[in-house]
Amino acid sequence: MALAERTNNRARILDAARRIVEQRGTAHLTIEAVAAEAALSKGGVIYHYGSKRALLAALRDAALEDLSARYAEQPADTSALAAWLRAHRASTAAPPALGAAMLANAAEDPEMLDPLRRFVRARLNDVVAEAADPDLARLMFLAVLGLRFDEMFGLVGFRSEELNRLEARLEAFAEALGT
Amino acid sequence: MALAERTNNRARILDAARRIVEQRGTAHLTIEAVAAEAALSKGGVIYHYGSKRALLAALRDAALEDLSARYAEQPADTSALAAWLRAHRASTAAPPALGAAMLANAAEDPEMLDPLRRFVRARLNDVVAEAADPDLARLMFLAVLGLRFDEMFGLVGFRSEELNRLEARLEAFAEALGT
DNA sequence: TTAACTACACCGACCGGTCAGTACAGCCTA
DNA sequence: TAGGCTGTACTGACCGGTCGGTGTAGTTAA
Repeated sequence: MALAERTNNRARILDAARRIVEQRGTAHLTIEAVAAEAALSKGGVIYHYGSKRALLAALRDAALEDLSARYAEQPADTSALAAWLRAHRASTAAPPALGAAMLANAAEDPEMLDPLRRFVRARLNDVVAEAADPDLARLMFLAVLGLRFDEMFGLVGFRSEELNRLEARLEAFAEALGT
Repeated sequence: MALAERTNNRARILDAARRIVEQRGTAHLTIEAVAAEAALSKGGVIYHYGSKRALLAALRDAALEDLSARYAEQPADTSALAAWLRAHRASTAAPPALGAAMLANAAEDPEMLDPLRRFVRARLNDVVAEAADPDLARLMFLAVLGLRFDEMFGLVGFRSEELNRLEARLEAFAEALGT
């Protein structure tokens, strides 16, 4: 194997782990399964990440960085609430199944969510800071969160037409909240 | 052991399982741990519930029935949105830690959530049906859901003062939505 | 006596992590 | 420039431990 390919194995492992979580669920995310999916051995996975917990943390960080990047790349005149909504819509590296898996894992290892907590709190601060009606802003922020969670666990399972309407409504609130 | 005590063992097992989930997390919810907590043997637990999956389902059903009862016991003139909000606030048999644990388990066994899905959809229908502005009603419904999820995973972690304000605001929306 | 219930030993599967060893590229030195 | 050395990137066998579930014998209340 050429050096370039070998050096990419760290990323390959992360991709493999993502694929397994999305397609088969958290319980199937074993080190051996990741190794098989990334076409190397169990030892190879451990060599790169040290432990399963560290692998999960890397998975989390990648998803969070993607979400963070989507948030940051919104035009400067976008309101924080609209950016928060659009970041969720645009983030592909943090798909619902992965989010659900991270949350599931966090039920047993709560501090795993600390980076997410920091991110969410920072975004809420952004939203509240620019709102004339802070509590209404909080409720809309929570509605976006609710939408995301609903998507993760398929509770209501809105049709895309309903979803579009709700998102448009949230955008309208985002515009009105500043004044 | 007297019959009365023995016959109650089914309920005792469920209580024990709840205690373990709330205090130690899902990963510690093993059949042996439940047996120890309920002061009987592993065989006894299996005798009563047949499998761990069935035990989890029973746990889910008890929590859902409690939530459903809280919803139903709201005064007849309560709006559906207010009832939805108050049911969550009042439900003690479905505490955040248990909810998080059920969700975590559902990441691996999605159909486990089917009864919850049915309940949530029915409640959303109630809320939408009596609203003059259905999409706003949906957003508020989602905000309540977001609040609940936030509580489960401790993301924002609102202070009780903030929480009270947000809930009061939701109640106000509930009253206004009908007209 | 029978049916409900319980205790306990045990099985098989699985899983995270360890570890000795392999392959190979690049570097230094005599 | 050949030979030795080192660091990186693995491999795969293995271990310790856990857990769900089974089989069975015993106990007790009705």
